[in-house]
Amino acid sequence: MARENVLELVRSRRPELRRSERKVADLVLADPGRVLHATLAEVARSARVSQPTVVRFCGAVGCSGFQDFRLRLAHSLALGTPATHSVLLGTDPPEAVVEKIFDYTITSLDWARQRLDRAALREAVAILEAATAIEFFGFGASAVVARDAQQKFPLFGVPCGAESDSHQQLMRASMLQPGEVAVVISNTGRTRSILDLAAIARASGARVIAITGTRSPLVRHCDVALVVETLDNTDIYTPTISRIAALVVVDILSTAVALRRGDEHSRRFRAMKDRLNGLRVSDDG
Amino acid sequence: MARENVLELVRSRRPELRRSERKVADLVLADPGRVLHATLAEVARSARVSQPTVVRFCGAVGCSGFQDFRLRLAHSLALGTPATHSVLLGTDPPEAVVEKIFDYTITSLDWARQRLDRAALREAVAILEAATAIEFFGFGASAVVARDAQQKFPLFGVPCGAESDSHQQLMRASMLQPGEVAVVISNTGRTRSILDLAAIARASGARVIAITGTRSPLVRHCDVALVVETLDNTDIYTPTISRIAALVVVDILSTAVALRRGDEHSRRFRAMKDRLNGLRVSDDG
DNA sequence: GCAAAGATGTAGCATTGCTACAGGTCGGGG
DNA sequence: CCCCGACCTGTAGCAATGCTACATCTTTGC
Repeated sequence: MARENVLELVRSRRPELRRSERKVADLVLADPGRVLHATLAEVARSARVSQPTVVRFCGAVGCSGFQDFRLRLAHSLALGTPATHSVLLGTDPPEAVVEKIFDYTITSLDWARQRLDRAALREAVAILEAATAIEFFGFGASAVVARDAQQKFPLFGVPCGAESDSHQQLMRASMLQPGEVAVVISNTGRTRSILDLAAIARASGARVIAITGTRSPLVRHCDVALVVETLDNTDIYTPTISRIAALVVVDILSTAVALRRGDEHSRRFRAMKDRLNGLRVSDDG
Repeated sequence: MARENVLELVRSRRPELRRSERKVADLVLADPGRVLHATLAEVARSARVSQPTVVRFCGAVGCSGFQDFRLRLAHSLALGTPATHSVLLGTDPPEAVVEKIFDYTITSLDWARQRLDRAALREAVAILEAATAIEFFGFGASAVVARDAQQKFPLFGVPCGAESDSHQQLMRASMLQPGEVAVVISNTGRTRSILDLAAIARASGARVIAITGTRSPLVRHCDVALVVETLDNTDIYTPTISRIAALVVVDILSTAVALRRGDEHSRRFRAMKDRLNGLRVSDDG
């Protein structure tokens, strides 16, 4: 994997490194920014090892040399430093929380980007494009995503629904017809009710698309599964990145569908946006 | 600005560059990835200029040398290439939409991160920490953010509300009391109803926090304004990044507040998560 | 305790990025 | 029209960097 986050790689490979290489790994993990702007000689000196050891370390984490390693490190650092913020401390001031959560969110989005199945997405777009109506299902945080997706009906171009009441959901799923599409959103993909809804929707003749975080039981009840992987995290306080990644996937789906709807659709869309602007004050209020 | 996106910089500085330096700029903009993995000599050859010209180009865009330029380029590329995706084309296949929207989202988040006012955030956290109840207000896409924030009440640790009906909103705003907090979410900050709600909430004695995209009329009705700037964009089909940035800010607020609530709160939170797991199937279903 | 395998450091080399300087180009004034 | 100065641009050379072959030291298994 060429695009793998090299900082994560260093962390995971650390145990299987040789002793002196581990010194380099520790230095990198402790202060990646310093390593980034240092030369090979400086890194070797700081880690109290020889230069070739540093080079070997680079090779051990899948880089072709020190230069390559530095480039990848710059890449990873730009996306944030997941290694350092995975643990949010009670003593962290709000400023630290800002950095850590932004870092974490951006890194996770990059992670999801790399793992998103393009073929599945292409299929999902085709199904949505042919849909006569779309219903979004989700509970908890995923309900928010479903609501957001429903609000994008101007882009999808067909009636969209997102019931939040579980009885209404059951009714909607049961009444779906061939030609209509159910989009089932669940990060875990193991919530009982959501599995039921997917099965019912499918039995009703609708196509079913899943947006989920893992290759879970849910995918078995679906025509297409969009697996949106995010960074594993055990820290209870770390916000659920999954919903943000799911929102981005919804953005992608709606935009891709809209792009294929052509000029007439685009014209109406523009008119809608203009009317929406009428709800706003021009200057002060 | 040391952390400014160097690709954007190259694009904006291009006109004031000398002729041969412009050749380098064009090469960088045309294929940044290639430049990233090339040596100084290769870049010079590809751009049909001499090596010192490339070095001078690097200086002209604010880098201390070729090495530094390459590192910054890696940084920018990691965040995506905003220059190329700003225009989504009707002919784009879904794969291209994926890349462009991920790029755009990540770049925008980085943008927001750099501009977020840490002092204001610190103030907002202090206000929320002292709150006896929190009500979130928002319309349209911001309503989704409000709903999401409300769902984070276990983190905030006090009763949270997010009415979606505008009459109910008006009632809630009117009935707020000193000690309670209203969080008003509006990307434009110009929606009439939201301005009214902010004014009413304040008149009722509540503290008012705004989450908005620009320094707008809304900030005048608030105690603290969290301005979450995102990349300007005129393309009607480009998804509204603002709500994602707002969600991240909500994550930050809720996490920062939760971190200050201490062990007892943390224990109850954990118990809640465990019960939630009971709603899930263990293996297949 | 010895030998083999492995890990780490030393020394030297090719390449890289950088800079002082020279040649060339363009524009304005005599 | 020609000359002079300012300003680009390229050539040549240098210091330093990253890399590799080899030697030394450490560890491990018998």
